[in-house]
Amino acid sequence: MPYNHQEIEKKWQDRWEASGIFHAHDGGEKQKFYCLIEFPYPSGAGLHIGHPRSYTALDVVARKRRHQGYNVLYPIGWDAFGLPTENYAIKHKRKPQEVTLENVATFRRQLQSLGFSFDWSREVNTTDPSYYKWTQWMFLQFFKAGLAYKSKQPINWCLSCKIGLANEEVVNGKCERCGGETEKRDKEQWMIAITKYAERLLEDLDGVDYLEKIKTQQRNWIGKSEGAEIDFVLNVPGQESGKQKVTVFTTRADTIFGATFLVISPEVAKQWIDVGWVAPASVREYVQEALSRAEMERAAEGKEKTGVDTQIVAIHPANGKAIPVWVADYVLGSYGTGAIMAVPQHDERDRAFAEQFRLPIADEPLAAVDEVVEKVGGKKTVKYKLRDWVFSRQRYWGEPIPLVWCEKHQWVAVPDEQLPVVLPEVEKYEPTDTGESPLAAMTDWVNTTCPTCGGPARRETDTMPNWAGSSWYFLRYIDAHNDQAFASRDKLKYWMPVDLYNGGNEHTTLHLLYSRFWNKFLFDQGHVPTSEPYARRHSHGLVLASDGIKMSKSKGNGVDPDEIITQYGADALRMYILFMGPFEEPVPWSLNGLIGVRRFLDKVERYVQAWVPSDHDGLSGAGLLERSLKKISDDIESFKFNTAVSAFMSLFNAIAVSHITREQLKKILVVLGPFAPHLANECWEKIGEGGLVEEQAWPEFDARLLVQDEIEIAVQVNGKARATIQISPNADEAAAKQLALAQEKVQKHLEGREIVQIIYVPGRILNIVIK
RNA sequence: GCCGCGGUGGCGGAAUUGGUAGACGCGCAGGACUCAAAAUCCUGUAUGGGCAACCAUGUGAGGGUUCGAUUCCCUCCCGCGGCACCA
Repeated sequence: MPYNHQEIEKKWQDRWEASGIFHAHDGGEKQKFYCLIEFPYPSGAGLHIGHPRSYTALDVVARKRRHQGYNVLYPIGWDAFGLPTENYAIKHKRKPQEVTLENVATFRRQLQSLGFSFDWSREVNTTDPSYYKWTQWMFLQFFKAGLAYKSKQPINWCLSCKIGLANEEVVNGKCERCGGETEKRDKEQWMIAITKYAERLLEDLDGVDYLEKIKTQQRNWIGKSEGAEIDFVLNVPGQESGKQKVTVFTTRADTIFGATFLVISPEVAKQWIDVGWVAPASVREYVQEALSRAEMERAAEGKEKTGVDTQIVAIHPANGKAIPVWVADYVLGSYGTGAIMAVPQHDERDRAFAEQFRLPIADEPLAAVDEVVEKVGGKKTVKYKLRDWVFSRQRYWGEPIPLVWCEKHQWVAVPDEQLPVVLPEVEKYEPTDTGESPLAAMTDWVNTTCPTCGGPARRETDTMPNWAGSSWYFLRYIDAHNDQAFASRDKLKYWMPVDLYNGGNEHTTLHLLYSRFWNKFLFDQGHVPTSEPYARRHSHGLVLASDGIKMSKSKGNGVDPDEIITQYGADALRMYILFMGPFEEPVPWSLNGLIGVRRFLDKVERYVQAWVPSDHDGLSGAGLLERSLKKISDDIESFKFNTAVSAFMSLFNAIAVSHITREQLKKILVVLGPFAPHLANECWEKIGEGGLVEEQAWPEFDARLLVQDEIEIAVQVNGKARATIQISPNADEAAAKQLALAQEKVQKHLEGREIVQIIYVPGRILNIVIK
């Protein structure tokens, strides 16, 4: 008979809640352990089957740490601002606030049904005014420090969402959210100067324990290049010669003798035209056309190069030759100086361009970088690919940006005591084609007075991106109900940094980078105690549909967690999702696999039901149980949850026919606790033990039992396994050799041959080399 | 194109510093129990040959190092993720 999971899971969840055992304490004798999962976006679709993968894994770690005597903080909350909720609200003519509360209630119920050991008393919600008050306050710190600035510049505009997107939110020229077309538009946007932190975001990666691939991806994204800026004097037709110059950026100053022409970006050409350059009509046309299209679009049109001769001539600073200056859109306005020296001999792109427009290609005697830079009066410099963060959205469901525009004083911060600037309820949530947020229509709200002079002023109507609230939520968990500060200094000092953070790979260059930056800024301002927020970062792979492709609503290949939990139980889901494959890899869902794990749990339950206390260890191999539990314990540390589960299965296969003592069974149940906490407690109670499994100490493993006095090693003849021998791992070669040569199977292969050599690795192998 | 990761039975996947390849689970086959089915239990299950003992082959392909290679090196093929005209 399968055990009644519905009954026992509810029972233990109620007991845990009543006991308050998962509440973290802000201080005390115990060592702290802050364990964090990326808080979910409470979508209307309910929990995705992939969520439990991350949450279960860290739940296992959190529970183990409690057993080990740590004061564990494992919190949960809701990243609830964002487009899907807003779109849903628009479609169903409902308030996003209400929809959010409903979705949160569903998520909360679902997460609780999985038995996670979250500290629910610290639950946060980014859309709660008491939360976003501090998001706004932090934005103002950026503003006051000069790191938040408004800038009119081409932004990525999604035609369907009617919203400006950050570069990170545009994938292959399409909107990351809806897949719709994007175009470039000039829009006044709030920007945050993350590029000022580029170097530190890069350098400090050396001091944190992240999976190497995460570090690599962040390094590539930041994209540091060391090079030099070199000036070229220009002769512009119709202007006094030698008056103008252009600065190019190059990482290969050593190739300067191969530079046969210069190329400027359309953006730079536009600036020159704006300050009075009378450019040929062909140039004007080209520039106008190029700038009307997004950079993405320009790049997407393939490697076919386009460009126009500007008729300007530059003087090569090293050899004095006159070389032409072209404008071409393969040079980016947003990187370096927007101008390059073209070295076709060396650079593939320059070569393609030179060949297409029949520009000269010169051999290049290479010179030392330092000499060149000095000789031509250049300047060594460093450039990054990282761009500043586009921080405003023209949508309703986000944190209002707490600034006011006054004609006299320009942008003025809303005073702290007036925070939060509460998101007003509006008639219509629909975004507008004018590019303004729906808040702009709320004239009563928009029109206000200037905090500085009391004169008439207007509120900023853009809202923040949903990366804002998630950039600091780990700080709020530390002191979730504080209304004097986002968190108290003492508590921050106690809990930070986060000891272990797990999340999705898709956030590596978004949330993970933003929140590192945000924390560093707060650190510089003296508000948080550590420069890096996360000491250790892991990531999990996707749970794919059973056909190996991504689960999606449109394909209808998803799995409903509620259904699985109702039918097979939370413990089965928890343990299966850990067992299904390596934690970091994407793995297809398999219902049969889950059923197999459930079978195992039933076996455990039956074993405990039938268990009769034994005063001796009846296991065939001494120390088998200790070694299994030690392996599981170690596997948790290295995130090898799949082999930890298989070790449980092997262990039960071994003890099924044996007697074990009460102490042994208790150890098993404690180690099982983090994986299948409901069943472990039920069994604990069944064998007459009091209290909760969670209150027990993690077992100590007897070092003597971990070492086997006799093991099986293979005997090879010429590298092929022919037999095995039972021998002490410390046995000397003579003993091993004697045993091996006595083996009939070995003798058979040695017959008539000469032994040339014997390789013996104690505890591993004995190889007889013959000829 | 560049960066990163990977390729192992019918399937998901195991395999210490190079040391018996295929743990564990799924699936499948046979058997027990049952009037029967489900559930459960037992046995088998890389491939080829053999009743079997056993023999040979085998971790994407080819080469190399080594007593010994899934593991290390070289060349190549394929898949996944990221970046993508970043000078």
